Amino acid sequence: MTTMETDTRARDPQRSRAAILKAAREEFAAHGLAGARIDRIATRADLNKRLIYYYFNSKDDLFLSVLESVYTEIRSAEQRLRLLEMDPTDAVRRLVEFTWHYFIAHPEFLTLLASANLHHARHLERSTRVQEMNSPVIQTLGDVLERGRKAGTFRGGVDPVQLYISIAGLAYFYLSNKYTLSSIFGRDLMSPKAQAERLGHMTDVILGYVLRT
Amino acid sequence: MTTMETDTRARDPQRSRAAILKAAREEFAAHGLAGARIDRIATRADLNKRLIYYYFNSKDDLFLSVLESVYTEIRSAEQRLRLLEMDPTDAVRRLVEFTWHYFIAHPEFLTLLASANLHHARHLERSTRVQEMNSPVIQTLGDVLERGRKAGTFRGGVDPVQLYISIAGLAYFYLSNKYTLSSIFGRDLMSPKAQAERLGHMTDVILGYVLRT
Amino acid sequence: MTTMETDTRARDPQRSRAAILKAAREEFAAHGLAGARIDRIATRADLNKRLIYYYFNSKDDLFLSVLESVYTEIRSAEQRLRLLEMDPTDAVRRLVEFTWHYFIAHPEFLTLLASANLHHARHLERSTRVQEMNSPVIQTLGDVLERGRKAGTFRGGVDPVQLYISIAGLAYFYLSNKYTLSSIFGRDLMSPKAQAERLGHMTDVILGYVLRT
Amino acid sequence: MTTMETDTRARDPQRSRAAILKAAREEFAAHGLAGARIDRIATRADLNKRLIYYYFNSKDDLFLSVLESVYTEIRSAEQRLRLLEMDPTDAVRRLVEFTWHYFIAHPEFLTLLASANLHHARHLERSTRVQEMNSPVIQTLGDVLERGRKAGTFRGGVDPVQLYISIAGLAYFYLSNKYTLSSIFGRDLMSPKAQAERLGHMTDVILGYVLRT
DNA sequence: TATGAATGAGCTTTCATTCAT
DNA sequence: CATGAATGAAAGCTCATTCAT
Repeated sequence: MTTMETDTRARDPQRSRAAILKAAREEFAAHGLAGARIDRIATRADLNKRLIYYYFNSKDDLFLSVLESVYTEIRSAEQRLRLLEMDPTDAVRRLVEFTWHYFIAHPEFLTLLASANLHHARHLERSTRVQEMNSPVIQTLGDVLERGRKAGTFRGGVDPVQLYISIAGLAYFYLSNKYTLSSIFGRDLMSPKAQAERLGHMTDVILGYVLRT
Repeated sequence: MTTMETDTRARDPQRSRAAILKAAREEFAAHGLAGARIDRIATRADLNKRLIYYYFNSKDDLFLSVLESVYTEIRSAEQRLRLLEMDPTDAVRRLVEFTWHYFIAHPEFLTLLASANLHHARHLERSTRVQEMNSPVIQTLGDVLERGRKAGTFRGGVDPVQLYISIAGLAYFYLSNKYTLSSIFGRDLMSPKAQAERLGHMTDVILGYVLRT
Repeated sequence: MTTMETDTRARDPQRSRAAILKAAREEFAAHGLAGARIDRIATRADLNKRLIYYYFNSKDDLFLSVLESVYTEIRSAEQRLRLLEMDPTDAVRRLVEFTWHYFIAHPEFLTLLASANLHHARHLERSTRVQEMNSPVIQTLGDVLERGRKAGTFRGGVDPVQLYISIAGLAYFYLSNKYTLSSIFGRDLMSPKAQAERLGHMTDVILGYVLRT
Repeated sequence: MTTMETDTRARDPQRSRAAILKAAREEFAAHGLAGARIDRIATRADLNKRLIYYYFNSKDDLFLSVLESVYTEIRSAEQRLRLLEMDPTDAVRRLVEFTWHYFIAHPEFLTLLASANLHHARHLERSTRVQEMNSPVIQTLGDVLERGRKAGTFRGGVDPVQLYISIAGLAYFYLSNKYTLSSIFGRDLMSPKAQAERLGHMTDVILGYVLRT
């Protein structure tokens, strides 16, 4: 009779862990590591504060777990791009578009990255998981560049790491500093039109660089 | 005989204010707004903690003052570039190099910018000073682009704001995320060689975009 | 064996709350709202300071809770008087005596009342509990006065609110200003003889007023 | 040419002292001793904070000076009443009215009195001035009561100190607790009508007591 | 697994007071 | 007489964390 959930509030470890992680991601993204509050995370997750320590040990460890989950997600999204099956020019354009849209859809990623770097990535250093993920996208991008070069459409000597960082940088600076930039330039940088223009500009810049003239 | 400083430990308001501002800039840059400690700022400035409130009223107001001072500095450095007197291509190259070297020489600027944006630039909104500085570099850059276009060396239709953001973004992402990037790519991004390569790459990307093919 | 308090130092929320409330009453009574110290309240209650905020949120809220508890007590004492069952003259005399002895036994009440009024009763305004208690003693006193008038012993037209305030006022001024009054008149106002004389005087004044001549 | 006030902001010690005293009276009356702020007193007086210490030595001493000035004023007002020249019944009525109106016109007196007593009148104990003023009104009131008794209109055995305290108490409790009383009784105690009623009631109570029946 | 109660250390801010001129 | 600059002590309050069940 009493078997199975007697309580609507489930004793479901998986779910509790996930709820904490989700709440923590939002909280860290919104306030940074130092500004985040364990209390607010517990409230957001609708769980007791003590559970956070039960599952994640400390605020710092929780932060690391959030970083790992966020990296795992972006890496897996990158791998779904299937750049290897595309024409090189299309593949580069696709990567620019993906980066742009991913950053817009996942604004937490940007602030979490900033937080991680503010702390000199000391959290990541402790993580084996993140190191292992080691961005296979770089290899993929290298392959795309090589194919383009062989086909005569791309210039040679392009370092895929540099290019990858540049693509991200063009999107990242615009989006992560949109508040100060809007304030200084007196422009709404996030209107649909402005977004389209930025993506167009980014594509022009990157293709202007890789394409042989 | 009684002329001039009789005591090095000043009853010198100018100096006290400046000492606090300098210490605060370092502290906010190193720890973010939430992570910064008023006590440490006082210690760094070698002044009584109470004096910080005497001069700056609150932690938030102090943070705003730091932002203002930081913006004032970069704007005045930009104005010393004299881009208007240069050949367009040289001017663009000069701006890329300046941005790169300025960010390296002033790493606080990067983290302070991130902090300001984490707080949705609510500090800057309150500042009339920053709004007024409104980046005259944009006008200058617009002028350079126009001169290049007229001379037939630059492509047309380039938005100086987009270009300015792109130049900054190429440097910013690399430098402000150097810890996570180094960790992920397993490369030292700050070796002299790596630095030179990055600047070369940035210049290629930007010139590859603006130069007519 | 394991039943009942295993530890005197309680993990007993009821007790903790009550201990804080008691200590706070003493502290606020002795020093006023501004002069009261949260630290001293914690020490008096032999509890961690943080717990005060855990249960009462802020110094102001704690003060309100103290006021509420103090009002609840005096109202419940008033209701135990059973004035309705007494001869009108005895009832009035009883109320005068009760007021006098209650103020002497609960000197905190007087200073807390003064503090509440110094702050323009802004705390009470936020309290629904106090408003509701609305002094049923007034209705009782009105009934007593009416019975006395009908019996021909009391004068008519006496407002029970005015009378209630007068009875309290005769005791309150004497007791709450006993220090300055003693200093100015050079008399010990709190000797047993002085106390008896004051109560006699008060009774004479009030009965001299209500009794028909 | 340069003799006499060269500066509009007068170096006028008398005036400065008086300005501080006035500002302090308001501040202490509004916030109590602990709640009063030296800074606000300086601002109210439009003078430098340091001057307060120059003239009054400390916050406590300033509070004492305020008490002394307040007592001096009420004593001198009492002496202008000329009760000795009046018919006894008129004199008592006059004293009731005076007390009522004085308390209404000088609300600071009430809160300052409460503050002084909260601190167990330790300030007054140090004051020789206040002791000396020793309320000559008591002697006057004794004389009035004696004349009434001899004329057959007043009852005998009335202690002038008790009566004086009672008169003050009837007014004081009503006025100094008007905020809590209004809140509890849901009545505006300070409307012109309510004021007139209270004075009528007070006069009835006091005369009902002293007049022979 | 889950939770309410409890805590020590430390945070920003305030305050009366003093220094130096 | 008058003032701006400076300070030590402490205040209210917060925070990550642990205890006890």
